[in-house]
Amino acid sequence: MSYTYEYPRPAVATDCVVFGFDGRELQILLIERGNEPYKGYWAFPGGFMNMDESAEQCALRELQEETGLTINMLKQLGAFTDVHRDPRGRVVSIAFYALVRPTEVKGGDDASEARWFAIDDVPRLAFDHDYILRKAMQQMRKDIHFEPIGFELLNKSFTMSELQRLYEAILGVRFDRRNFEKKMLQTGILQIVEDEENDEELFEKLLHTPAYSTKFFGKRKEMQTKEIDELFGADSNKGKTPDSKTLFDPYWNSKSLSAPPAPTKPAFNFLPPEEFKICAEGSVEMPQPRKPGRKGRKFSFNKEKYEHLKQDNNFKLEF
Amino acid sequence: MSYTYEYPRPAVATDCVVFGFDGRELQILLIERGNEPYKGYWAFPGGFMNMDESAEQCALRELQEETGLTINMLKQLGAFTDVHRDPRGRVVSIAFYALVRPTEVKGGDDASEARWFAIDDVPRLAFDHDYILRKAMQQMRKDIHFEPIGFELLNKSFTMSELQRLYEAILGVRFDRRNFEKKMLQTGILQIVEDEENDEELFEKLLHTPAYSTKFFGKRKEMQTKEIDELFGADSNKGKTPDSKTLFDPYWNSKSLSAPPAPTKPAFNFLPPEEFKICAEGSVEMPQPRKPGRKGRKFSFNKEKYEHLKQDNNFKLEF
DNA sequence: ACAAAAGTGTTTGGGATACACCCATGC
DNA sequence: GCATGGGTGTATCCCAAACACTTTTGT
Repeated sequence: MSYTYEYPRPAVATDCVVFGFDGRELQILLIERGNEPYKGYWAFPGGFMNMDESAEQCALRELQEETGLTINMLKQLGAFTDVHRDPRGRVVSIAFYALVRPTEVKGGDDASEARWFAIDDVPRLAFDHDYILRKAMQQMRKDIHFEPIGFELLNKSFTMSELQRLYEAILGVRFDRRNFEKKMLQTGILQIVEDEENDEELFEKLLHTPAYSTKFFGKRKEMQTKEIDELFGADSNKGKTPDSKTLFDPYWNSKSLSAPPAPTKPAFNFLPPEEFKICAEGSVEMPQPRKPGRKGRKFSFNKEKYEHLKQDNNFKLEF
Repeated sequence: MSYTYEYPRPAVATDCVVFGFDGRELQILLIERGNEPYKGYWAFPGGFMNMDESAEQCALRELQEETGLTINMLKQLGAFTDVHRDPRGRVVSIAFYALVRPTEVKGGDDASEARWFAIDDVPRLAFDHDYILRKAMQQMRKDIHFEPIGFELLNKSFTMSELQRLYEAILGVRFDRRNFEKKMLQTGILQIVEDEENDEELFEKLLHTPAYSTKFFGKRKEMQTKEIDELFGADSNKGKTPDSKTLFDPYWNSKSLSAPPAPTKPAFNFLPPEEFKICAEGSVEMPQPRKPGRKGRKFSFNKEKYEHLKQDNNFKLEF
């Protein structure tokens, strides 16, 4: 079977930079290439796009095929189109990044192996993936100023320290504990989790799961997704594939472009509007810090409140 | 002549959202489509990518062909990949945006006509270009917080009012004149320009100008003659077509990813690094405000200073 | 002369920053 | 008990924001 066109066409592929956070440091998900070119090199999961799927759907499918990972949040980095970026010929790659809680992954399909690498310990990558990774880091660091993307990586409830470690890992800086908490609470998107009992119960259960025994979830494989679903509710992660069907619905009209409608008063502190898929919910408890310490209050991300603030261009989180 | 592949491939095209600023309001450049589909509709300039060019080069070429406009700055918006976005079949579009000073444009090639539209008076567009325009506005408003992109739209020297009108047009807000000037000058990326004087005269004059006695220009007294030379050195780096050849040069190493190297002190006010092509140049006089008024001091964009600040992650411009 | 725009500085309030002590927990 | 980390409050400083009169220029 072959396909013929009047003009030459590049192949179109996707690549997916998946960031994970284990409570201590930032990680990325790589696969070891099983085929030429770059056989034996590590690379981002990804592959060629089918004709009946959007780039987003392609990225999610390939991720599933090559690593067994199912996620529901993606952000596009852009297209990488250098003429010589792939030795096989002209290949245009559309790259995405995602933030997830690290779980067990396994190689499959094109990938002979798949595993998490600490961000400080990334090997030399195939193709132009070094460059793509750099772009992904830049983009994520930029996005985090405007969007509460970090909550993708945490459980429904988390301590302020966990949240702080996450921000420090992403931005590569250190914050003062008290000031960080103040700033976070001032945004208004956090709720205190009152239900101590439920939380304790959850904690107890998790303490006895194998997942807690290793640093990098190495033994997570013993804990099947099914079990987790049983524990915490099966619909937490259900097939929320980003649907590009709505892409060019005419929900835009020219009036909304000139918004906000010129205020008469000077208006500093304006923040631009933004769209970002926030898909809450997960099921795997995050590793606790290894050192003993006082047990912290738990917080949760108030999505409704955030949506409301965003609507009014009133959300701001500057570091 | 035809081209045959083992698997089906989408066509890859580019679209270019060109913003212009005439001193009063923001405009965009559109072409009237001369062929089906969407014949007679207005759309962004763009077209199909050749096999020996990057997407950037394609966008620039198509822009030249369809509107006669030659620019040297582009920023990628991303790939638009909805399966049904083009009635001709599967077409992936890589969109860019650009900021230019509006000049005469003419239709050509596929375009039966090309002209500027005020941003508040944009007609219904072909394909998913309404959606792309919305994304471009969002992106530009976001970018302007981190990059001095606006200077692309102004002449080499400009008054503070012109700059302010530009920012107000892009962000859709109004600023207080004095606070805007203060904030802009504090960034350190602006220089004072005075056209008619030669260097020595200028230096003498500047030292005795009332402006120099004030808080913000006080340090200028230390200004070296050399700096003033640079000020008039009309550094036009022309013809800098974005070159994607350098794309995956191995200038990245894993160490730079974990940067900045964990400071011991808390570091608020961190801004992420960013890359953006700043290409100065220009000869088209900008329309002056219609109303009579006092003649304003002129400023120019100090590119070297900006690059330096950017290198240290020290540039910040928040509105 | 008048209208429109440009030049100039001060005050104030709020938020970012820096900072220290006590308490809870696990070992 | 001791090491580790959680919980809490305050003083300071700097910058964003609000604000008004004078000067220049074109008509």
